[in-house]
Amino acid sequence: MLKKRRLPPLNALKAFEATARTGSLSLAAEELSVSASAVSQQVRSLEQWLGLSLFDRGANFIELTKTGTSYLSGLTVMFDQLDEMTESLQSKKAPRRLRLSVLPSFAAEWLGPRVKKFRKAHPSIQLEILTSDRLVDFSDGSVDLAIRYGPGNYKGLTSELLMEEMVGPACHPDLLTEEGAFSGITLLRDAGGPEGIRLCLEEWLDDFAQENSVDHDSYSFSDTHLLINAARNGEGLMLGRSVLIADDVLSGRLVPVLSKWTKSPFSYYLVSSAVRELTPDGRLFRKWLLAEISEFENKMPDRLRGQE
Amino acid sequence: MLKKRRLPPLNALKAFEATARTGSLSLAAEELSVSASAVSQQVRSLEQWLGLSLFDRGANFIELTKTGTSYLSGLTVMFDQLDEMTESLQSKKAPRRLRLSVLPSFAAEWLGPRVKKFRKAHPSIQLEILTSDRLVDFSDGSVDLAIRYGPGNYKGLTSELLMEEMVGPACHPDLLTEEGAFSGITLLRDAGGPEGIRLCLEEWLDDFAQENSVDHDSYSFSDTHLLINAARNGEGLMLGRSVLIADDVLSGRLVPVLSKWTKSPFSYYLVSSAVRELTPDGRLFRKWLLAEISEFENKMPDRLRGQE
DNA sequence: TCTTTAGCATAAGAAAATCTTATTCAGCCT
DNA sequence: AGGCTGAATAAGATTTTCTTATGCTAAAGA
Repeated sequence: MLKKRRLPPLNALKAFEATARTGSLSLAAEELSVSASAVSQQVRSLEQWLGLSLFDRGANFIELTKTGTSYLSGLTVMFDQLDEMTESLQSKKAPRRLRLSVLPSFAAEWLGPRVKKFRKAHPSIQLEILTSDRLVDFSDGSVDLAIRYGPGNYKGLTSELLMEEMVGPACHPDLLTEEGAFSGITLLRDAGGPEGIRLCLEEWLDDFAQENSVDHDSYSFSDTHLLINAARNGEGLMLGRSVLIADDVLSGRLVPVLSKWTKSPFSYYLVSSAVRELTPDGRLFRKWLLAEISEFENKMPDRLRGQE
Repeated sequence: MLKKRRLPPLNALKAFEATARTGSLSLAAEELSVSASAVSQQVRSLEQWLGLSLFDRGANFIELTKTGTSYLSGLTVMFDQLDEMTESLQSKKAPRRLRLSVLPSFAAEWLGPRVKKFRKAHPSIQLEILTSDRLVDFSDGSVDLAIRYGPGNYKGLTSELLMEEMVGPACHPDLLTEEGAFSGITLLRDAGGPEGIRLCLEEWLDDFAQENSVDHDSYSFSDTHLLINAARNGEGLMLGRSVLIADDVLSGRLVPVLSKWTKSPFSYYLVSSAVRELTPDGRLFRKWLLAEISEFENKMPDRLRGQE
């Protein structure tokens, strides 16, 4: 071998190029979607590695030095080339599409807020989330994976338990001021979702109302998302489902009423076709999902936890 | 703005390029001086990001796919360009040289094993370590920094306390089998180092020998490194200095004899010229050194610690 | 002039990416 | 067979990178 290359830290280069091109740390930070501080540190580390000043610094602004300017011109070309190369590589291959079928409530309350991390980690996968109340047909291959809430007996399909769930009464903290006094409260009912599940769950709410002599003044919502929103706004007592409201409980927007939380007869399952094997991207998503769930369960509020 | 670039993970690219060029993970690993496993993971992550196979994998070897080959050719050119660009930037500037003057014992026992980390982090700094028993002259600018062991009164120089030190008897664990029985043991004496310091430290050893009626059979070593080596080999009882033997104590090669460890009247100082300001690289080294020392003191064995 | 705002630097701690170690496996060679 | 080599993978440690919080200065606006 002739001469070993000694390359500067590549991520610092990226930060420098963006900064130099835009002329400001904050713009570069936006472009790279990180904090300005991160960019500043990267640029500094590059200067330190090189032992050269790439920028002249004012209190309030930065300006390329001569050295910096000459470096920039080369780098911009280089990164453009790389982008082009990579893109042409990508364009030759079939686009990666991954279709998920998910219940609307789960999509809105749990998956939605988390899935952007997956998108960011795998930007070239075109992820489509289809919401539906009923289990879709896997036979035509229009869906790769589904997440379902139910008893788990899916015939002719591969299913894998994702999470169990606790259910029980929950409401806005303001409604809890007088301990145990639910006399004037409104019951928020879920009129949506699959029939069997809905009836079973609402039973709990009736039982609870009866045992605590709660007024039977009640609202019904056709959509679980609307129901949860109403509860968030303090409009009444809902049947909380631990998976859907955990984030609200953590941030204090909702409080689980202590008594009567029990394990739901239903759980979340990851479902896929038993005949067609999962695509590589499908496996990727599954892996990500399991990791995400494990993290979620770790920071789940204790009161919403099954007593393990 | 027209179109945002979407660049693959750059470090993964580096790993891929090296692997593809050398044709093997292990060679690439060597070139990049990381483990083969690390390279393997990086390459995989790139393939995953792209959604393409870059290599065909056998049990025992890997081989570029067509796609991989075409990517490689572009990347190699790119990295070569970058190397060239960077080098031409560097070549225009004065070479960075940093000269340290250090005591031979400290250089061998403490600084030597650690300084490679600094070299790796700042490969473009040409670090020269000069060992000498006496404090060098800073006036001619031939040395940027010195590390000294002494009472700290350096006239006309900037000095900064680095570490204090404990001294006391130490020896190989095998010599300690019979508790407190040092009757037949040999004293290992340090005949090297600056006069004043040596005499003062050896006093401790004499006191210890007297109080424990140790035989006065003794060896003298002209070099502290030889002395410590002799102690490591179980040839006798030495006057241990916490900074120099901490690593040996941690790994069990040497054991501090419990009694009589006291704070040395001497400490380690970082010394530099009072008139000439430190170069940027000098400051860099100082910062690294302080961090390294702080880490060192944290994992220092308790028995060698000053009772703080 | 005094206040407010925008942009950057820096420290400290949190989070994430990366690396190492240990283990397994498959082919190849003896 | 048994030993070797190169690679994949899991788990955990380490290092890098990022965020948040804070301080500072210059310029803009009242």
